[in-house]
Amino acid sequence: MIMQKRNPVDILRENQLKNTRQRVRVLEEIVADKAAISQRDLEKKLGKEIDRVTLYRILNTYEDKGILHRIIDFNGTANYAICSSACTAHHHHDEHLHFNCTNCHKIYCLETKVPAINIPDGFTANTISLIAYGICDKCGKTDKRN
Amino acid sequence: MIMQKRNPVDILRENQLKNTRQRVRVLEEIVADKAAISQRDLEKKLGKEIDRVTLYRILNTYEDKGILHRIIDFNGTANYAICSSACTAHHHHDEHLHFNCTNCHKIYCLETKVPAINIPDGFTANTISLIAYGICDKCGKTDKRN
DNA sequence: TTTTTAATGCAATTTAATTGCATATACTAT
DNA sequence: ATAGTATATGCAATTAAATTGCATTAAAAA
Repeated sequence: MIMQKRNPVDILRENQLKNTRQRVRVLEEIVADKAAISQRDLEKKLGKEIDRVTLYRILNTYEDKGILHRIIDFNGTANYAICSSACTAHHHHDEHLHFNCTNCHKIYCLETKVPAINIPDGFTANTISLIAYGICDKCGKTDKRN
Repeated sequence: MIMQKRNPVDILRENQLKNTRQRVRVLEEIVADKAAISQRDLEKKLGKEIDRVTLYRILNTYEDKGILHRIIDFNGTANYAICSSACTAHHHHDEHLHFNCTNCHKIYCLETKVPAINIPDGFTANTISLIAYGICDKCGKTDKRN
């Protein structure tokens, strides 16, 4: 299993993707943010530097390659976070708890593992998604800004 | 706590909603289907009888009133299922396992309860969503139709 | 019935996502 | 280095989804 470095350029090379300014910027933003981020928010940050369509395509490519994983939030919006080094293109080992703050809308990847779930006979589960909705530590600190 | 009957007309009356042909039809469809159903699929079924916009509004109303609960599937699409009788407008007691079949795309409400989850200090969880993705019992029976 | 209140359907608008294609850029081999 | 090849990007146009305003219609209350 290939270990992915946290360095954007290395990540791109390991995945046979061309090292472009736009791709590096996207990875930088996502790594910088400790939470998962949506296409929309990325566009707000990078819209001056990267075309809207290119951003869509970069995110899709990263997801296909297993570089990012996608978390769907409360509203059905896709949010992207960097995968752990154990992720591959074909199976994401990202089965940890996600926390979606209903105040600031950030999604956090938390350490808590998804517990074993009892699946009824006849059903075969491949992936389990566990998301908690509520107020994050930042927003909980009395003041409601952000 | 008000017990909701499974009868569409009763449900509407209990929620101070006018008894219209369109609202009854939507409830009928959702009760008939044992799985959760998306706006899109409802539109396919009811598009001849109910205007697209009306359908949006009915679903929103039902969700606000706690008559339906919304489950977001793998693709970020909202799916609607009838709430258990314990649901109220302000808190949905729908914290059971959902199963999203990646073959037929149906979402099933399963009996399995969401287990207790350890939430880190500073975070306050109000709702927990637990969704398993995989192959449902119907699709698992060798033939891949549906 | 009549009156009041609310829901519906249609048209128009706004917003989001996708596609095709010419141009520009990164990597490979010379 | 440079030229050639493969691919990514940006723009324009299109397609699709969701929302809003408003006139009409229908349901419930008086």
